[in-house]
Order: sequence, then C-alpha cells, then structure tokens
Amino acid sequence: MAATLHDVARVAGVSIKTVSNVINDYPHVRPETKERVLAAIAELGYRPNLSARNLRSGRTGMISLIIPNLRNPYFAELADDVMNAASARGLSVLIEQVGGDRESELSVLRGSRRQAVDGILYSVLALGQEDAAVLDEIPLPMVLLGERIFNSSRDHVTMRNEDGLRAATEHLLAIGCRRIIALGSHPGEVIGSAGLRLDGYLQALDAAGVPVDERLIVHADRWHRVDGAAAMRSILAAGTEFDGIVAFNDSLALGAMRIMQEAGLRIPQDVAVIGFDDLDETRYSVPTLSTIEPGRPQIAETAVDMLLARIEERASAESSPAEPREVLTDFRLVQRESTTRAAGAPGSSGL
Amino acid sequence: MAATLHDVARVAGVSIKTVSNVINDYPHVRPETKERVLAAIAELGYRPNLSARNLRSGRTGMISLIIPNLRNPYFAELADDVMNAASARGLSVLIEQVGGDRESELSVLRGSRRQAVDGILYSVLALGQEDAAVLDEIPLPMVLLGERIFNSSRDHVTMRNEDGLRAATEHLLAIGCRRIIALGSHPGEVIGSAGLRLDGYLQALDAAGVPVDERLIVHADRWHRVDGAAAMRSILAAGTEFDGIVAFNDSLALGAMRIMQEAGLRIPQDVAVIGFDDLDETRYSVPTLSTIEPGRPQIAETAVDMLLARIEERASAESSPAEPREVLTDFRLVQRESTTRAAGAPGSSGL
DNA sequence: CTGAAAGCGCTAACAT
DNA sequence: ATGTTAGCGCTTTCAG
Repeated sequence: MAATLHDVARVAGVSIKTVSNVINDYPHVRPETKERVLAAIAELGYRPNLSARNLRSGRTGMISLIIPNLRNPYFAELADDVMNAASARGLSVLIEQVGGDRESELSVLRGSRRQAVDGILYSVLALGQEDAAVLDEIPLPMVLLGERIFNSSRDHVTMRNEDGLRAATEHLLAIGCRRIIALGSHPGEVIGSAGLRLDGYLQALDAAGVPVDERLIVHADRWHRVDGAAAMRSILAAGTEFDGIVAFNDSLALGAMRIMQEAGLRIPQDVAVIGFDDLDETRYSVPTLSTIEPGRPQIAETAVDMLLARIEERASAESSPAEPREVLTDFRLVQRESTTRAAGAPGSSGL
Repeated sequence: MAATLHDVARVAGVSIKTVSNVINDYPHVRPETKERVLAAIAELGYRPNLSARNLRSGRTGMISLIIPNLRNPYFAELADDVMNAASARGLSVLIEQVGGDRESELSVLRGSRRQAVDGILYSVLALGQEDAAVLDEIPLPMVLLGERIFNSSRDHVTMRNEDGLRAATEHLLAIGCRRIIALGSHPGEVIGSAGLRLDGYLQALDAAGVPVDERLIVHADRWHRVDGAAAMRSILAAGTEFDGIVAFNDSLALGAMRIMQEAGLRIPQDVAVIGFDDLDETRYSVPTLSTIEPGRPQIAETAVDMLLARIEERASAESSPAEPREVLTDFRLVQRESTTRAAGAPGSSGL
C-alpha cells in the first residue's frame, strides 16, 4: 500500500497538519521541521492521493477538451496548443472525442466524466444556435470555441473568419486572379465558419468590383481532404473556368490541389490557391500552401485563461458571475508557394 | 451545490445504501424501490461524485497515455485508436505529452498525475534499455509500446519492424529496383525502430543477392517530414544514384518525395517509394504512398486489454503477478501509386 | 431487502 | 509553529 500523510507524519515525528503544510508550501513551518518532513517523504516515496485531495478541495486540476477527432490535424494541433497552455497553468487536459452528431455531443457534454473535471473547453461542431440554452444547463464552467454558437451565456473564443477570408480573397485578387473559387460553402448557413467565411469572400469581391459568379461558390459539406478532392473533380468535370481558389480550410485546399495536379494544372501559374488554418502540413505540401494563420495558440491560451477565471470565480462563491466575454483572435496571412507567381508574370488564365 | 447520495435518499425515502445499490446495479433491490430511487435521481439531476468514488474504491477509471507529441500524425492516430479501445472498455484516457528528452520522460513517468490514473500506456521514445530498471520502480500497472525497451518486467506491445521493412524492401526489389535507399537509419542503434528496420532492409537485400552499398543507407536522427526533406537534399547533392527508397516511416517518405519532385524526379517511374505506418495522409499525397500498415488499432486494443488485466490483477491482490507478456502485431503491405509502375514498363533508371 | 455506521486520505478551521 | 479534529461523498461490512 502507498504511504499516506499519517505514515509521513509518524516517520517525521510531527502531525499530519505539519506535513500538509509542507506539501502545500504554507509559510510558518520551521526550516528544520520542514527538512525532517521532506526527508520522511523521500524515504517513504510518498505522493499525495489526488482523489482524496480532490474530494476535499472540490477541484481536480483537470479540464476536458471536447473535440471531434484527433485525426483531424486541425484539432490535433489545437489539442497540443491547449495542453501546453494548460500545463503552464498547472492543469491537466482530458481529451474527449465526440462523434460529430448532435446526440453524441450532447451526451458527452452531460456525460459521466463531468464530475471529474473542473471545467470544459468545448469546440462546438454539431450543436447550433438553437442549442444555446442546453449549454446553460451544464453545471460546470465552460468556454466555447468555434463559430457555431453566439450569444450564449458562456465565454466564447473565436477567430476572425470574415476578415481572414476577406484578406485571403484580396490576396488572390492582388496577384491577378479574377475567377476565384470559394471552396467549402454550406448553402443556407449564416453563422458557422462556412457562412462567415463565404461572407468574407463576397465582401472582397464586392470591394474590388468583381462580379460574383454562383458557379464559383462550391459546396462541401465536410472539410476533409477527400472532400476537397471530390469537389475539385466535379468542378473540372463541369468545365468551369477559374484561376484561383480560396479554400475554407487547408485540408480542402490540399485535396483540391492533388486533383488539379493530376489534371495537369500548375499551381500557382495556372491556379493560385490559399487555405485557412495554417496546419503544420502546409509548410511541406507540394507546392507549399499559402494560408490564414488564425491565431490558434492565442485561442488556446485565451480559452484556458478564461476557463480558469470561471473556475476560480465559482470557487470563491462570489456574488453574481461576470458577464460572458467574447474574444476574437488576431489572424495573419502567410504567403507560400501556392500564391507566389514570378514577378512580372501574371496568371496565365488571361482573364 | 450538486446533489449527493443523501439528498437522493431523502427524496426517495430510503437509505443511502439503497441508493448506492441502485446506482451500482446490485441485485436484491425491489423493483418499486428502484423505481422510486431512479425518479429521485432524475428529479435532482444527481451524478455520483467521482472523486469520492475514486477515493473509496481506489480506482479512477482513467489511464494515461504517454506520447511525445500529438502534432506528429502517427501519435495522433495512435491516441485516437487508444481512446476508442479505452472507451469501449469504460475507461477515459489522459494524454500526457513528453518533451522527447530523457529527463522529461522520467519526470512524467514519476510525475504528479500518477495518482490520478489506474495505469499507464507508455510509448517509449527517449528512454532506452539501460532504463528498464527505472520502469520497475513505478508503482503502477504499465504497458510499454514501441521498440526501445525489451525484457523489462512490463508487458510490451510492439510491431514487426524487421519483417515489415523486409517486406517493403522485397516489394521494391520485385518491381525492379536495385539501388534502394534505406532512409532513416540511426548509426550504431541495434534495438529501437531504426536498428530493427535497417535489419529488415539488409535481410531483404541479402536474400535477393543485391550487394549493400553504404552510401544508400541514409541517416536521419528524427523522423519528421522536414528530416526526410533535408536528407533527400544531401542525397541529391552527393549525386548518389538510386531508383527506390524504403523510408523508415511515412513522414520521412513524404518529405523526401517533395524534394525529389522539386528536382524533377518522377515517382514511381524514376524512383519508387515506400514508407511505414500507414498514416491517413498516405492516401492523399501526390502520389499516394505505398506503406506498411503496422497494425495500430490492434496495438491499441491489445495494449488496453493488457493494462486492464494488470489493473484487475492488482485489485484482486492475488498471489504473484503473471509473467510479463510480449505481443507482436500483424502488419500488411499496402501498395499505392508510389510503387505502382505501369505493367511492362520497368524503372527508367536502367540499372 | 434495507439501514446504520465506519472510514478511504486529505484540507482547513480551530485550538494550543 | 504545530496539533486536533471534522468532514468531503462514496462504498461496504455488518445488522437487522
């Protein structure tokens, strides 16, 4: 059996309170006593029992991160960022994957592990605005990530979807593209990443006086590589002319690039491509992919900080909780090969 | 404050023992009593406090998975597989990332979260055979993954490194390659993935009577995409001739392919390439990458099962623990475009 | 079939 | 500066 506080106290010849004081770095412990306690701890290989500590203190030092799937590089990178931010603040992260359907998200939110964490970082995917009320019922501090739900009573960290996509589109316009495909739209969606990003695209065209061609707005329900590839196949089959692509995320862009290359299109000479997310992979694809870096580390840090603040607010049982906050992170356009045309050599599409 | 057992008992008009019986699905509860208790639980929105349960039962229902980094797709996919296996068995997974250096691995192993989990799945990276003894000191059930440590007192799940790489090399030989680069060696390493995989390569050449050329054994300390790219740059700079590459993992292969394509080499016509790991990405690269599928889901399931067995063995406090087991998973060669040459058209290198 | 009560290991208020 | 002690919410003998 593992050593307990009492064992340490006995070996050190003090009371458990003193041992507890030493462990928790309380002041008012005579150096020599501390010494003796530390020696006893080392001798016994004592480690505090976290279950007991949690039970007593009402805190676990763990937060859960609810995401769709780690195989999706965006979420793997987000998870890494969150774990780094959390561990810098002394927290552990319990990652919970959800199936992507509404039921599974709800059941995880309400789920059994709830009692094992101090708070939840929830990257909303399947729920929508109409579920905002459901979130209020979860009796745990929570911070929302993503763009599916606004105006709930929860803190929310999100990226500048419209601005980012507008900048991406402007970048393509600036290097000479005129027939730019928007890849990844969700017809009818207004809020949500797809709706917001489409808006940014339209704003950019509008500002440049370039007419909108509905055939250039390409639908893609899911945003994985395979979806980008499939979409590009139908675009080519339809014979639509285009000289640039703003993909609503990097995976779509990478999938589309693969199909274009098979079809003999040169990137960026024939078609310039830009994505969104700044996945690690965009630095290594052929060609390397220009993209919008949406401030993911900042999202992670901000979200963890906000959650921690909520947890502490709750612990100190103060009057009324602070108003929900909404934070938008800074984005940055990263230009790589897929949009870098040789100087003085405009796109070859001749439009 | 959240409802407790006592609250439920009061509302249902029974004792806490009865409530506990209902929750834990014990027999011997009269149906109508059970009904009443269930109603009270629903009414109060009662959820058992896991810290208390853990404290009492000595189990947490969590295992930790220690891996280097989620941004590495191999480990992201492994983590996904492990989480699926664990959740099918009612366990949660706490992912802990380690820096990759020896000290950081040791400190996580001994680390503070130790008391919060029932067991550890440890994907060994920085420790080596000489640390086998250290592992015995960790007073927690543990299963090792990977090929850095053999013959410790711990259960161990590993893949068929030699056989897999031998099969990969034989595949290249079969399609006509004669000057095959082995990419990713660690000079001097005997056990460890690099040592074992190099062995498989040498075995295949030997069996085919193809002489070993030291210049074709290319070193790469780390196995990320960028390392594969860097290695390929020096190979090209050195002017070494080659017509095939067996990379010791997929990332190396993908990195090398990028550089070859920039240099105008065609894959598979000029150079055939095969990797190892079967990352999701290999299905979408240009060209798609042939690879060895090392049985990762099987690794995950087996490892979780073994760990669970150890946890239960410990709980039942039986005589002596079972002998450590060593499991090798089945691999499979997956042929994709990077090694598929048109029938009747052998490699163009002319060797 | 159900109730009473002990105690898991820890923290923190209170006492000295 | 250190000791005493009462629970945190649950599981689990042991009685009824």
